[in-house]
Amino acid sequence: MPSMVQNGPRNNPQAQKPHSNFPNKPRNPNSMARRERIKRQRESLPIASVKELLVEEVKTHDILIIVGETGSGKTTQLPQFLFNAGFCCDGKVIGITQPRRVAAVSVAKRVAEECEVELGQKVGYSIRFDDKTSSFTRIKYMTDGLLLREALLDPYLSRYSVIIVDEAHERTVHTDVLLGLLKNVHNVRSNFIKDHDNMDDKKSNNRTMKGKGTGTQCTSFLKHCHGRKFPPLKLIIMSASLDARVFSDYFGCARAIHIEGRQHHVDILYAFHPEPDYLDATLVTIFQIHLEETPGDILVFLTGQEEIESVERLVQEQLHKLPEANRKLLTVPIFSSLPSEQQMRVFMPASPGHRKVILATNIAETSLTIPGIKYVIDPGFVKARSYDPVKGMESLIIVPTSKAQALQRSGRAGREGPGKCFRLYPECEFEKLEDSTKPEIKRCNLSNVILQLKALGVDDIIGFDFMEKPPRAAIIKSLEHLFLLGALTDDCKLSEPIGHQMARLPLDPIYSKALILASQFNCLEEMLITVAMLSVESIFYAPREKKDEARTAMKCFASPDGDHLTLVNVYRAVDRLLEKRKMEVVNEKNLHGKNEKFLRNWCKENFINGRSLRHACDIHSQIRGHVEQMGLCISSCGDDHLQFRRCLAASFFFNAALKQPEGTYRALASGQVVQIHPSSVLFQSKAECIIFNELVQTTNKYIRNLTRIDYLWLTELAPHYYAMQS
DNA sequence: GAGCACTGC
Repeated sequence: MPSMVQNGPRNNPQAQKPHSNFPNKPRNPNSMARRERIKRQRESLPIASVKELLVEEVKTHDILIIVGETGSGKTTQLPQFLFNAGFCCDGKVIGITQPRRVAAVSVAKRVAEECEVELGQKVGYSIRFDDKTSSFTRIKYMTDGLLLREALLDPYLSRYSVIIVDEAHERTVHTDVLLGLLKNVHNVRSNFIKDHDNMDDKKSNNRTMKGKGTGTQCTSFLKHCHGRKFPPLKLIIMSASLDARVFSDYFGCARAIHIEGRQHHVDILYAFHPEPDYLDATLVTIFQIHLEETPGDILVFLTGQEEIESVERLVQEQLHKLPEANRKLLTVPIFSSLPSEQQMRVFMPASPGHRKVILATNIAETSLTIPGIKYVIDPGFVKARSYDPVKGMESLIIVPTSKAQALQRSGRAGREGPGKCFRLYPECEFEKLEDSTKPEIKRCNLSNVILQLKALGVDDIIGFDFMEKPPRAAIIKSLEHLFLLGALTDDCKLSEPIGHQMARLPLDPIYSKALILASQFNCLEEMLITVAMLSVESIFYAPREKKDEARTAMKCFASPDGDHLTLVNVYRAVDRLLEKRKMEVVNEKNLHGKNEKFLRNWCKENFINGRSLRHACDIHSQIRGHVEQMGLCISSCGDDHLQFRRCLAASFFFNAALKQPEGTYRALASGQVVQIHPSSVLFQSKAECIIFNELVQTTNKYIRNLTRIDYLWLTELAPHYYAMQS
């Protein structure tokens, strides 16, 4: 930990004048007051008092771990400190990665305002479908996935002088892969300099590059520097929790420093005894707070939509049994598949004298911050996704939270003032929890990760220096899978052209393969729509109370062949609708805004999730662009659905299932008995042979997104897989 | 006849 000694202002000859090249915004009294306020806020942040010290640490250490508690200001301030200290000379960029899109956007906006520049000039952000950067951008916020994509085009990340990985403790797959990549890039870039500074140095270890100037080589996977000179990369890993050691160890005992946060005190209260029914305990606690505690809203963490809806019902029932005066309690559900308009309700204050109780999934843990929360109820459970590589099956199972997660949840009560957190389990149970949640990379399908690493030049996946190695079985299974898809050659290299084309597409590898095949089956139009629609959250939204209406609405789009063509039908209906509207209202003002509203209403009437649909449209146009660039032939099979279904069979042959006498299905690859998910249009039809996209274990082993195919197509179209089976 | 935490290219 650094001492908190303050250094005087430095006269740094390297320092650039802040935003000297960029137009300032016009000044008026309002904005003056706002600027004053922002200045005061910045100066009062805990990080402000250690500014010089931090800059000094970055100058003297190439890799730095910063543990900053909530509210320290690290995300917004550190990049500005570094910019002012001259880290952007020669046009170099400071890159800051975030696991989430909204965070990248909102932080960039804030920092642009603090710097008094227009967004996209000195300060910008870049996320998928939305790039607000320019050649002037020096502080660039982005998602970690986007930086990974950038690395495919620029393996040395040569435009960056500093890369800051924020929220590293969340350990998303992207963060973990990025850390491995950055460790390598850092080695290569600093060794390059060392090599030049000390050409006679014979003490080269296995990481030092050999050769001089051009033809430089290194044993890392980044093999060729092409004689270009790269300045060393400064790497800063920022984490919110106290697990600095794992990061420090991974980066060769890197220096770790701690910055105080600014969080109000939260009282943690535990249950005396284990609760056999945590939903019941939740209900009791809600009313206990409502009737006994001072004003302030309640945030309850539940595992899923079903729990949320049932607690909501129970609260309403109980409420009616109370005297009129005690009924001033408002329930607001929030979970990710809820349409945006309904999600917005959590941000609206309750009417005067009322208390709001927000029933939320994990979405409220990190993704969104709800104002006004004073009480948190944490039953201690979460629905977690895991992956069984042998069965090729995902599962969504309710498990206890980790300690870090419990801490994160309780912190939600202390954002605006002192709060209370009710953990519905005894304190001794807390001690038994895992310290942190298992990193995602250890519990997911690795096909995508491996394809990307291969494209980055990593030949030896098992030997790759992951911060935490995924299970060997998962790596091998995914390698096998990629090989079967034709993405890898016999010696496990990326194949040409298929493997390289697949790596270029920002899609699940199996979907990329489907696109490549579709150009041969003359149904690429249909397949583009299909993979875009399969890449988003469920397109159909059926609220419990309008189940029947929703089913009727879905029937208008249903195809007897299965869910894939049903999705195509929905997309085309939207296309036709907008096309027709374009003809009707040529001269209207604000057409875009009106179209938005028109589409929103249409979605509502047809029980379609507008957010998912928009997302699918964005993906569709992005992927279409890629596919055109690759020179694939975009044509439509028209009404010849046979071609399309055969193409699906050729692409998803790995996921085929056969009907069994008793009406269940047997997945051919693993032999497991599975059931059709009731949301499928084929739920009642019981086709003999089907291909599916997902196999997920919840209450049963369900297959989702199906199309009926002819069994004989499998041996015909995927002989390399089925010939050896039969 | 079920129900699906979250994020990302």
